[in-house]
Amino acid sequence: MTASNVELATDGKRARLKAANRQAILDAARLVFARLGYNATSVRDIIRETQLAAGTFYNYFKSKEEVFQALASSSAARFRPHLQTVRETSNNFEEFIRGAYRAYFNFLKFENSDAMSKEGPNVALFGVRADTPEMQAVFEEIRSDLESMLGVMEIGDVDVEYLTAAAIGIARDLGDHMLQRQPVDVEAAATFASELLLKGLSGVLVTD
Amino acid sequence: MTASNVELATDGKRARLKAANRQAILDAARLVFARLGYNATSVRDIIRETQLAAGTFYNYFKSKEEVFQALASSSAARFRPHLQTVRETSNNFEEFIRGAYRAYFNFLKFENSDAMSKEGPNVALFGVRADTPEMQAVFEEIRSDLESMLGVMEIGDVDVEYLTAAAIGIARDLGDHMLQRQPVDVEAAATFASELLLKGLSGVLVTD
DNA sequence: TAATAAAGTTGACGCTCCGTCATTTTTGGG
DNA sequence: CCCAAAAATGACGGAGCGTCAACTTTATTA
Repeated sequence: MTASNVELATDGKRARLKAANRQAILDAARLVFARLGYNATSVRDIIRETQLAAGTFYNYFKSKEEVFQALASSSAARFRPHLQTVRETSNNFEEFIRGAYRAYFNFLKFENSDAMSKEGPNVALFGVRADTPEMQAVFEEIRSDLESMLGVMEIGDVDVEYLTAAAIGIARDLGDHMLQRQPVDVEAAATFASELLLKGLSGVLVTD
Repeated sequence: MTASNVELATDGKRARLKAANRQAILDAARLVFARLGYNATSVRDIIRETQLAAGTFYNYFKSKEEVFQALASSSAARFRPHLQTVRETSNNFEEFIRGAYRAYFNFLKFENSDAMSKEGPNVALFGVRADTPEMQAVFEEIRSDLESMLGVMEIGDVDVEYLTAAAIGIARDLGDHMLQRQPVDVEAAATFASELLLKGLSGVLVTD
């Protein structure tokens, strides 16, 4: 009770089952969202896909909205390491942009080839308007990246928030169209987006 | 039949009432969507805001989804004339781009200052992912514009679909951020987007 | 180990919303 | 004025909602 409490409840059967149930709900939700689309899906549809009772759902999530946000957050969380790698291996602004777009489009292709394909546009990162905190964090992260990288270059002033918004807007819509082509050509999309943004940047620089 | 119709009856009481009811439902929907957000809104919430009975709703729309699409389509339909004007008064690609962005951001500002302000991002044209036919038509219209304008210039080859997607992506996300600033500066946003796209275009041109 | 506390699961309950449909009301032509 | 077509109405069965008291499983204590 005193010293040995260091262990806490790291792994009792309790915690393990809890994690398993939560994951079961998330998996079921992912499946059903893909099958029926977000709007047509009910909480009952989700739990019916598991072995759990209706009431149990609410021990884990407040609503289907919250499950969706959890899925979206998890998607964002999976993407962040990729972005981190790009950040670390980039020596200048151009490399960062190219790497980031390639990473995102790759991520998109991978995430959307899983088990699902309905629901139209990508369910991944930016596809469905989901403004979860995790997503805003990604926005801020990219904004910060652009800011520091542009600062180092000492070229001129830019409205970094607008630049970030534009960069993400391009990624979103270009991503949708990339996924609708056969075959999905990540490199082509990444190149297009990168060239557009890099050249375009010179247009939005405010030279003192 | 012909002569005695001197009354204010331009069109039969029947048709007039039908149009009025339809409009009442649309107005109520707009109001309630703004108040509660699309997902939280029920069909009952909408008709409760009118003088009509529950069943009457279904004489006009199949679901709240359909009302929303009608609103979105109407929004797109209202925007198209603006785009048309820009098209007619533009003498070159650059003027068209600048005019189109200015028109869109203006439209956005106007539509979002009406009676509502909740629901976060713009409910107007591209704000909520709504892929109604009317919206796809706008996409195609812009794509066609870009294609013909670029063709005339005979500069080089471009992936016009991707270019359109990028242009719209910029408009969407930049529009969201523009609306969140005080005061809303349409000119600044339009200039930013235009410069970015115009300069960026030189990056995505494929010179033979 | 047995007794007890804590945590978690369960499904039924009251409620609201859904979309339909038989009935009633309104409209327009003969 | 009457009748048929058009449209509005609200009640109905069905389904999903979120809650909760009862129950089952896991952890703690002695």
